Amino acid sequence: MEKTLHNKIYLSIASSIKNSIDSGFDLDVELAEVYGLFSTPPNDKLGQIAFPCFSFSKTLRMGPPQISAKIAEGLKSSNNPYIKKINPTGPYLNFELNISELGKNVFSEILSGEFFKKQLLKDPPATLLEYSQPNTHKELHVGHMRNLCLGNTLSNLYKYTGHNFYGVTYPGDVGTHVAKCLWYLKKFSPEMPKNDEDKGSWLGNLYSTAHNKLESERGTETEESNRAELTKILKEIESGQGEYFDLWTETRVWSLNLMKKLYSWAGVEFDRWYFESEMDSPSVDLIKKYFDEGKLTKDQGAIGMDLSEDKLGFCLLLKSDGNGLYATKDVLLAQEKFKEFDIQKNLYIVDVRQSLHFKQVFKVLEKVGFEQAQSCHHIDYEFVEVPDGAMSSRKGNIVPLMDLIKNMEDTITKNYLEKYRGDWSDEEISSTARDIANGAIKYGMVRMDNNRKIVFEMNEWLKLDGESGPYLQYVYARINSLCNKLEFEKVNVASIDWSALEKNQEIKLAYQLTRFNDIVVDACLNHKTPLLTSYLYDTCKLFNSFYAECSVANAETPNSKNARLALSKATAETVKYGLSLLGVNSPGRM
RNA sequence: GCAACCGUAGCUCAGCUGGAUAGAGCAUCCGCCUUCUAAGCGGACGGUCGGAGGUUCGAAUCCUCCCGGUUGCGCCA
Repeated sequence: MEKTLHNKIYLSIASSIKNSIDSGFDLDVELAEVYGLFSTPPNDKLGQIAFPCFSFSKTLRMGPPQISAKIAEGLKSSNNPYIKKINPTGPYLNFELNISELGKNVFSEILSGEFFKKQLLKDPPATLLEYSQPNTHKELHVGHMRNLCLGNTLSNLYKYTGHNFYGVTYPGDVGTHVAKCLWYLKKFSPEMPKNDEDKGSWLGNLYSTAHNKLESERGTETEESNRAELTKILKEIESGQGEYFDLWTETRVWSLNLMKKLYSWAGVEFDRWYFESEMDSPSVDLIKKYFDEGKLTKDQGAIGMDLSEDKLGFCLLLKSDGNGLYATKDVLLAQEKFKEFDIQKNLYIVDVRQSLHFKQVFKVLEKVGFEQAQSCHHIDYEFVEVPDGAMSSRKGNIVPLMDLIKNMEDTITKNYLEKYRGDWSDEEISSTARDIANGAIKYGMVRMDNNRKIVFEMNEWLKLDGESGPYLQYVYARINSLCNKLEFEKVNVASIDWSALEKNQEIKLAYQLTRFNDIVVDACLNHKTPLLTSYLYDTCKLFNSFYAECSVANAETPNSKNARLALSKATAETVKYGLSLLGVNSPGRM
């Protein structure tokens, strides 16, 4: 995927460097190559941008420090408006930026919003992302939240970077877990909650009870009849008639409503809901067809594909009883997606334990001749654990999603918002609590690298100081209040002399803001949300430092005051935009 | 047994497509609200980057081996 050269500062300085290289050396370099080399100096005394000269060393047969010095020499005549001072330091060329030019060209764009609408990629492929695959008739727990938050953020990143994008979900509404739940429901008729709203989580709880009940009866006389009953339930659901089918139809909706409630809380909307139940029998037919065509093999009564030459073992697709499996449905679903959507890329967010499964499915697709198999990719992530290991019904250590949300909102209200009671409306207090809880959870779920396991501890999550979503929201709220108080809307941005921004904190913050799009593109292309969260955190840290050191209201001159106010406003816009990519709102005050 | 991921400060993590003196948060300690929101700011303390080799002008980063942990590997999803 090719990036555009959207960063004005890099583009301008890269052009000057290229000119200097062209005239000073016998070397042919591409502008894009130069553009891509910029990095950051280790300390700000050297400047804001660094250009390393190592890569030219070999072909030029010259030491990097000599190259750096010579490029610097050639740059003197360039009169590049962005460059205030060039500091050749050993193998690096460091640049101090001219803040006036930054202000004129970049801050104005940030403040007008134009900055956030740039084309960042050349011809990005139309992409579909499947995420959030919870089971009906089971608990929604904090583990599902990680998938959802990751999926939501990546969705926003794909859209921001200009992809035609579709998000889909794939709930598991059939399978043994459903049968277990219905078995218990029918056999013991437990008391049902009165509100329809509560039935979803009640049902999930029931699954745990059912599961444990069945486990406890293993090895007893009833085991055989239980198994027969479960098989009967599954058959009825599949056949589309019978009392269990009716019960399934009724209860399934309770779970789906709970999911909808969660998605609404998260601000997530899907372009399509695929259900396992709709893939079930068609996928079996498809596999039978492949078998008839001689593409699959029969082994020990079961049908599948031998992938041992690809070191992927044997992919089982039809059990000896003729039923399909998880992989069976995925073989069909992948093709359905390409049929239904005009896409070039098909992505899945599923936890890392399914890595082999997806490798097998994609390989099977490839071998049956489905060419788009190479455009299917599994984005894996480590799952969420609790301190005593994986969450499981058996251990009874599942942390329900709604517990996290409720605890978070309550803690925030009690610790921070209660003091505004009376001053603010009750509605504002609760909506602010909701936004902040939302920010804390979403930020917490995507701030760590995908391949790092999260050990969930409620008390740790409820502490909201340091690097957290609310830290970022706080910066926005502060600036919002500042801009209201000092009437930012009356400032004529075009007339600001930005050179008034000369303190260290001001310059660092200003340069940081110009990097937003570079970070977002990298986060998207590499599926690395921590790049974005840590960028936003750094930005906010720089702002808080600036805020503590540089008074806006009492700036030395009216121009300096305006420049600082505009810098603050540009920070707020950047933070707000960044938070929105995480799916997080920025409350006006907190 | 085979495969994948993880091992960086007391704890939780950045940094990993090789590059300048390895960075944050939490915890601990010391400062800062009669001026823009203290959910904040400044400072101190804290590291043989799991171990050993190798490649390189240069390795936390790449390669090999070893140690420790997690996960997956045919009729669950």
